[in-house]
Amino acid sequence: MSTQSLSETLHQLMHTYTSLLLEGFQQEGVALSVTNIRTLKGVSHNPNSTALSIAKRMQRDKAQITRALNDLLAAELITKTSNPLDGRSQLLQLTAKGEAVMIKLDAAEEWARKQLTQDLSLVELALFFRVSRTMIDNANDRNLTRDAHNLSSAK
Amino acid sequence: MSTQSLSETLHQLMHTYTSLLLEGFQQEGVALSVTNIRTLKGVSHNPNSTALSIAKRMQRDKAQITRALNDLLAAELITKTSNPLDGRSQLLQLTAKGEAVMIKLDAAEEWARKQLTQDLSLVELALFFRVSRTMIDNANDRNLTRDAHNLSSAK
DNA sequence: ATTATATAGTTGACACTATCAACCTATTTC
DNA sequence: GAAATAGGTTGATAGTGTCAACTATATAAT
Repeated sequence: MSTQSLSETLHQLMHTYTSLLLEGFQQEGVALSVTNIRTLKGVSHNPNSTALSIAKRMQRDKAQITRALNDLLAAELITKTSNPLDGRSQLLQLTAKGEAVMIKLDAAEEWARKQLTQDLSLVELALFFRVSRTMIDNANDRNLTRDAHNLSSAK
Repeated sequence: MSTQSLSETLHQLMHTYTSLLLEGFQQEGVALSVTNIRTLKGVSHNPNSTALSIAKRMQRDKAQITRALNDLLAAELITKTSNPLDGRSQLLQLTAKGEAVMIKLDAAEEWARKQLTQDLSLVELALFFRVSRTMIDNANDRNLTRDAHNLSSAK
């Protein structure tokens, strides 16, 4: 239980957090999977979002987004309206029901956050976020430069 | 891309790290899933480990452990020998092949870690680990007290 | 000793997550 | 207008996580 690798730490943290999050959703009476919820949040936070814009922003597979959007559509949490600027894509928007669910989601996430961070200072938390973002950005930059290299060498 | 919730941060960090880890495994020529590798590490790090001891230590479902162990057994990375102290359980040990794979795994993890943490100081990293562990422990303590409560109220 | 209960492990079933390739259609580009 | 590209959908498949039922041993109670 004492010294552990980055790998184990991250896995455990994720496992722990996901459980808490699901527990929070249940408390709020929201019956959606974590990915569907992430997708809903994506729609909510971005005006004029399309399937692809969400996929890119969240760095997720567009196939996954399509399926999540279908679920959200079936649950009447979002609407698709044809994009006047591009006949291939549809603009996504929350319904009133979707907005209502978002409020519950925020509450659930906030609750989960509190459970985890209760005895941490703001400074510690801020640093945690900063380090996390740095790691994510490190990996992303790596991909960017690698892609650029592949592109140029594929010419 | 700027301000993000704990949820998004953790999801992205995990996604990023898992990709890196898999890339590292590929580089080392190890063709195992992440869970199987975690399980292998569990066997490696604990002398006289059994399926259940691993499940408990890693807080994972014992069904999942059983299946992972079967894969590791099929790949000849571990052996099961009947436990002289308990006829229901078997003691797990790495084979020579398993030991060899562990070395590659360590290299892959170390490589992935470097990719992520290249420009972070030791102090930052240490704090990141400490905060992570605190969060995990917070959630675990919560479960403990809740279980205790359920037990007593179920009397 | 016999029965009851708990434990170690296995199996089946299922939901969720992620990735890839193929495909269709609309838009650009030339 | 043909070719290439981009938005989106679908199918297939691998991996992950959880629960319940089941077996066989082991321990406890009587």
